[in-house]
Amino acid sequence: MSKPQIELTEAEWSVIKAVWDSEPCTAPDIQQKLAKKTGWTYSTVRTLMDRMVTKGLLKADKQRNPTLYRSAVSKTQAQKGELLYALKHAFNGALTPMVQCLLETSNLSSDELSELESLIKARRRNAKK
Amino acid sequence: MSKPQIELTEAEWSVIKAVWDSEPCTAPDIQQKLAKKTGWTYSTVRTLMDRMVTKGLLKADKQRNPTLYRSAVSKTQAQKGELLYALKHAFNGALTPMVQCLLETSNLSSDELSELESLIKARRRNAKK
DNA sequence: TGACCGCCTCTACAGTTGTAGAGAAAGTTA
DNA sequence: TAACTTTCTCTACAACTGTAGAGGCGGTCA
Repeated sequence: MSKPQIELTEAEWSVIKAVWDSEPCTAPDIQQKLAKKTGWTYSTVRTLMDRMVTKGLLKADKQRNPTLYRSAVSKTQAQKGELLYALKHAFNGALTPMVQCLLETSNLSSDELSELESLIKARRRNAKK
Repeated sequence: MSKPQIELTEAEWSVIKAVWDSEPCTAPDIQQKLAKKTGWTYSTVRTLMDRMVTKGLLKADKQRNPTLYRSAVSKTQAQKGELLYALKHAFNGALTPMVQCLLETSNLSSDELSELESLIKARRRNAKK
């Protein structure tokens, strides 16, 4: 059972990535980790995190002090959400054009192309079975 | 020279897709096309379109009445934008994991997998040259 | 026990997004 | 040209996002 549709804003992505990296964690932890990149104050981070709890993206244990946070959605779930969003809106759900665009957009080396080919092969094996 | 970073909201995607399908077009045109799906009134559509003009997503010729709209960004540009957004936020810019997730998320038939392989081959040829 | 520090809660506020009504203007038709 | 229809402009408003300050509470260290 996966959440119907996970969508994260830009700021939320920053936060949840930091959380995944070190859960369980506290708001001050995250604030510190992000300070360099974002310059956010404690208040900002805390507000974001609490809103994310409301949305079901994080869980908080307020019993303890410092409040302990952990993610409520897995990285994979969130990634899928983002991908499905793009797929649905930009490509009307058509996967092949999406991959095509991806290939054109990025400058993949020959090696990377080979890697993709292996992925496809692996996929085929899995599906067969 | 492409616009730095194109990002569209959900509503904007609906509008611009309709515009691409029938440019140049008028706001009433688009309203009608979207009515079924969205239930939006003329006002709503018009507001969206004018905001999109401000953002440089559409162009409007107000000389004429009905105002004529056309897209200011190509489908490809917009698709790239969406893809890059996902790539950057959800996958930290790493393409291979993104494709991997894509393969896992979607249920591709064997034929579709073959199609992807051809795409990669084609890509390799192009890159070589 | 007073001063300090870290963390908390609450409140705020501007900008963006989704959504639309009211009333004016322009074009059409009899 | 009066009446009607279509389109336009302006204004509004609630929800969500990004961002943060002010001031309170609970330990700790002298």
